[in-house]
Amino acid sequence: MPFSESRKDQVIQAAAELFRVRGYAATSMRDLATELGIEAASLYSHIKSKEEILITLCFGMAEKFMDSLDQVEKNQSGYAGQLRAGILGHIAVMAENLTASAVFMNEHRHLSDKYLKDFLLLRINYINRFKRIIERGIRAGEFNPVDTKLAVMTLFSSLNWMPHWYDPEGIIDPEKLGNQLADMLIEGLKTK
Amino acid sequence: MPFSESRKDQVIQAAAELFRVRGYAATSMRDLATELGIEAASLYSHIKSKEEILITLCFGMAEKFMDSLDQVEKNQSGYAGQLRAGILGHIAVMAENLTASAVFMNEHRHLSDKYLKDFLLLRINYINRFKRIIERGIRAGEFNPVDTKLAVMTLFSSLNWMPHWYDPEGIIDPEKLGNQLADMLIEGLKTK
DNA sequence: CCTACCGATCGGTAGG
DNA sequence: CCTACCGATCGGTAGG
Repeated sequence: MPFSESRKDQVIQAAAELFRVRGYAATSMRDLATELGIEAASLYSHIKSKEEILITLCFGMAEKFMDSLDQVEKNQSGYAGQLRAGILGHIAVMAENLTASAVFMNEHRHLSDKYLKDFLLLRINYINRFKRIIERGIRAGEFNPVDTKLAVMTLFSSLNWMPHWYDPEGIIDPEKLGNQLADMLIEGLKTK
Repeated sequence: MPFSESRKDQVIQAAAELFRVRGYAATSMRDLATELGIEAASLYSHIKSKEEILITLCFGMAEKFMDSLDQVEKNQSGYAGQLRAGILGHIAVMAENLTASAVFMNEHRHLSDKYLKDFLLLRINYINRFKRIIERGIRAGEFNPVDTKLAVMTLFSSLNWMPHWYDPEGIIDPEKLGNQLADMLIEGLKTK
């Protein structure tokens, strides 16, 4: 049945917005219900638990980020080119899912141990794929021999903080932003 | 009386650690009491409320960051030099107060409206002082004409994410880290 | 999607 | 710093 899950999606979207603004722990199921104009108990005909919403949001975003990087590694050659495309892809995914991205980054720690372990594994894998691009770029003489851990952490710090200040109503579009950010970060790496 | 506040400081330090790991909302006064080996009700002979702890931590760190930047603006000349010294100062304050810094950055949104407003004002002032250094550097021809908002946001993204990954037991010391970070960020700004 | 409700836990107070 | 306790709120269930 088409659109049969749309009410569940609405619940998850409204929850994402509240989780982003107030945080997961400070958002009650009654807050969420009020937002949707129903009673708290009624939420449970759409979702199994509060945590199920968080799981859906965190792992859903993880998948989008992974898919983006898959495309980059398949299509892009040259390490500076791969790094730039990776940055653009990451920003594009975030810009299309600003609210869910903020939850992905700031609220994943509220996952129970079982899910948190898997989540952190996915995240470290993703980061390591970027780190490897930089390492290979250094070995190929395309980048300066910087501290790769520091470089990749600086990269993700810049990327991940974006939901805190990026204004979707603003003039700057995600691709232009991505290129400017890539310029700033890659120019510091490139050999002259 | 010297050290007369040390028990209160212990309470605040233990709270900072819990707030950092679990978040403010997910940390109960009973968690905090257990950590200190006392009953929850006993906490209230040292502090007035849970929020008082958060206020102390957030505004205490704000003051340290401001003091650091005051020193920089007084002693340092040249915009690249001011920017580098500002970055080093910010990192030094963070490295000396890693736990409180994490709370400062991630938990301030749980302040009640009254305090949150003041806090956000302090923060925007601090950021704008860095932005002005970059703007002046551009006008003086010392930096490339980048988007200053983007530049300053990238800068603070990198700085503020540090408590998430910086390992105080690791080999890399704060000053070396600060200089590397400053290199990466300032080289992308400087005119060649 | 609602009414009615549960046991658990929350921040905090009274009084010592 | 403790015992004893408060009213409010939490995530979630039963049954319709």
